[in-house]
Amino acid sequence: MRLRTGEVAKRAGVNVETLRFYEREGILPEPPRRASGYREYPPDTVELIRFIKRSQELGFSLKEVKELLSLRKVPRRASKKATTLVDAKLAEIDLKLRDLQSMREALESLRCACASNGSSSACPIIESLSGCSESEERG
Amino acid sequence: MRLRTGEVAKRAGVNVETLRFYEREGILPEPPRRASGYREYPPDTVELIRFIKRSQELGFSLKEVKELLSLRKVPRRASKKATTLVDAKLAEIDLKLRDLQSMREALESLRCACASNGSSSACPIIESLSGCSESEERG
DNA sequence: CTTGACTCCGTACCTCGGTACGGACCGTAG
DNA sequence: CTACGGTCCGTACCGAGGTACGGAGTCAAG
Repeated sequence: MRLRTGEVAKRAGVNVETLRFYEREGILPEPPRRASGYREYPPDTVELIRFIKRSQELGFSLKEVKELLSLRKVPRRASKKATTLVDAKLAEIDLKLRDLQSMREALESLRCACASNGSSSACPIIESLSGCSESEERG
Repeated sequence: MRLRTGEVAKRAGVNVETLRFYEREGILPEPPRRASGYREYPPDTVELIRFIKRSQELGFSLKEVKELLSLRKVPRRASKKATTLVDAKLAEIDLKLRDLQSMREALESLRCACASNGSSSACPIIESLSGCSESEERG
């Protein structure tokens, strides 16, 4: 049961043009076509697109998403290169996790401050993410 | 000890023009000026900018960063509105944390697969983020 | 066998988040 | 006082990530 562009787009919550755009960019693989030229997507394309969208919300660029996706198809009993790339992505994710966690705590403590604090002035939010550890040089 | 644009930019690792851009956009407050017109930033501006940059890496837009920053100055014994906004941001962050965590696990399991698995075909990475829970309608 | 919705493709356009440019002014070391 | 680098401002431009347009072909229902 294969899907046409409109159906995929609707299910994944994106614009039809976005599918074409991703295809051009090499993020979505080119799907098979009917004789008429119509694309016929396998249904799991929907999950794929959702993955891409979520990854973007987590601060990954399309280029990075491509890298993440490339990890799917590493030859089992894979090269050291693949494992190294996985490790790099894991490190990136861990950094994000730490930053988010610390932002979360700051926000939480702010919530308490609202209820109980009368006159403090330090700002936990900014302190939460102002450190220098890694993450420099990644624009 | 106040800093000039170049110094702030260097310490925060951004372009001088970016400071002006943030000021125009209302993300950085307008700093005091000398008689000559030169800006004189308080030193903690550097932390502020680092906060902005990190937040962006976590997938927040400048508009969202502005909201986060607005939370700093909620009147202590704050309005319910402020607390509600904090709660909304906390929910957003929690969603990101869950997604990241699940991406992390997928990647981790992939790493193991590299070493031990010979012929599987399911893809944990995409599965990790393809659910529909919330996060729809946030583009 | 027409009608209306869907799809094709190429190209143009849009927003966001900056970056660069250029001409004038400031500040300080020599 | 003169250099030379930093800063001012307005405006123009740029790359990423889409989004829209328009003309032609497709397909299913009536």
